[in-house]
Amino acid sequence: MDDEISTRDRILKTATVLFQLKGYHATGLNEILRESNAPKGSLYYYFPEGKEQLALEAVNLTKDFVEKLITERLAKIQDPAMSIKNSIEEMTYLMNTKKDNRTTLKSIQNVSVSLIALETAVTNETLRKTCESAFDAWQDAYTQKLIEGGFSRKKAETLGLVIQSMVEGAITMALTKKSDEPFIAVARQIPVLLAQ
Amino acid sequence: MDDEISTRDRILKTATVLFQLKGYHATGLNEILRESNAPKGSLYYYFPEGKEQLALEAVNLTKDFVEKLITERLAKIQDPAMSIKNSIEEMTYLMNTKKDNRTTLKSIQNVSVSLIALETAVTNETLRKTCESAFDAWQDAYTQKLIEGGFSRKKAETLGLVIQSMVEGAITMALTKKSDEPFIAVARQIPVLLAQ
DNA sequence: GTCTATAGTACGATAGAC
DNA sequence: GTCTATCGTACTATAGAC
Repeated sequence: MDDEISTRDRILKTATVLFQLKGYHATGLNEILRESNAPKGSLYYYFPEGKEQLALEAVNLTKDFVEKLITERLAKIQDPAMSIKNSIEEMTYLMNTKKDNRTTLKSIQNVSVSLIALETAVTNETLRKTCESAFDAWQDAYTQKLIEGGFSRKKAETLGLVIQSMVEGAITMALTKKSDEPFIAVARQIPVLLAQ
Repeated sequence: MDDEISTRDRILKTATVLFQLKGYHATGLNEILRESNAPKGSLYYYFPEGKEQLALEAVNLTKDFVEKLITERLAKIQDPAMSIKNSIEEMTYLMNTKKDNRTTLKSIQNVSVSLIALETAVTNETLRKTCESAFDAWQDAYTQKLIEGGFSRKKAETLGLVIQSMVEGAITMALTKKSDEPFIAVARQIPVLLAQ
C-alpha cells in the first residue's frame, strides 16, 4: 500500500498547508482533524503540547523542504546571479492562483512561513524563533552560493539578507495581487544587484 | 480639551494598531473595546458591518497615512535613488523593538498591512482587494518619483514593484528577526538597483 | 444615540472508555 | 494506543432597555 501514511504525518501535513494558507489563528484544530480524517484524541496523543507544537513542527518541515529546494536549484547553474535568478523565477509556478480552491491549496503548500512569522512575531516567542531559524537557513543558502561565486563573506551575507527579503516581499505581493509578476520582476533585478 | 476624540475614532485607531500587531484573527472585538474604553453597542453602531468593516477602514487609514509619509520623504531629495534610499532607512525607527510593550506597540503603528494582507489573501476577497490597493498606492509613489527622475514609464513601473516588494520583505524579516538590519541592507542596495 | 445583557457558535483542551 | 464525549472559555453578533 502506498497510502500507508501514518496518522501523525497526515495531521502534520494538513496543518502545514492550512497554517500557511489561512494562518495560525484562523485555522482550527477541528478543521485540521476533519481535513485529515483523524480524531481529536490522536492529535493530543501525537502532539501533547497542542496547537503550538503542531505549528512548530509545521514550520520546521517547511524550513527543511524549502532549504533543500533552494540548494538543489542553486547547484544547477554555476554562476550565482543566474542560478539565484532562475531559482526565484521557478517560484512562479508555486503561485498558481486558479479560482479552483484545490489547485490554490496544493500549489502554495510548503512554501512560505511569512504569515505565521508575522502572526507570531510579537505574540509568541517560541514560534517567532522557529520562523527566524527558517529565514536564516534560506538566507544562508544564498550567502553560501555567493561566497562560492567569489563574493567576500561580508558582502555575501548582506546580499543574502537582501535576496531573502526580496523573496519574502515577492510572496506577500504575489499572494495579495494574485499574480506572479512580483516574482518575475524581482528575479530580473538579481543580476543587476549582483553586478557590483 | 484635546482629548475630544470621538468614540468612533478611538475604536478605529485601537483596531488599526491591534490588527497590525497581532493580526485580524487573533484580535478580538472585546479586546479592541476594552483597550479603547468603548462599549460593544458603540462598535456596532459606528461599524454596522462588524469586524470586517473595522479592518477595512483600518487598512484604508494606514494606506493614506503611509502614502503621505512616503511622498513627503521622496519630495525632500531630488535624486530618486538617494530619496528612496533615505525613505527606507527612515523606516528603521519604526522598528524599535524595546522590551517595553508600549514602545513596541506605538512604534509599529500605522506602518504595515502585510499581516492582514497575508491573512486575507486567500480567505476574504474584500479585505484582500483593500490591501492590494494600499500596496498599489505605495508602489505608485516610488514609480512616480522614478518617472520624474527620468526613467521610462515601463522601467519605473517594474522598479516600483520591486522596491515595494523589498520594503514588504524587509518588514517581515525585521519583525521576525527583531532587528532593523533588513531595512538598512535593503536601503543600501537601492542605488545599485537604480544605477542601470 | 448610547449602552448592557445575552444569544449562539466555535474554539483549545481534557478525561476516560475501550 | 485509538478514539468519543464533553468541559470551560472566548468569540462575533444581536436584541432591546434607557
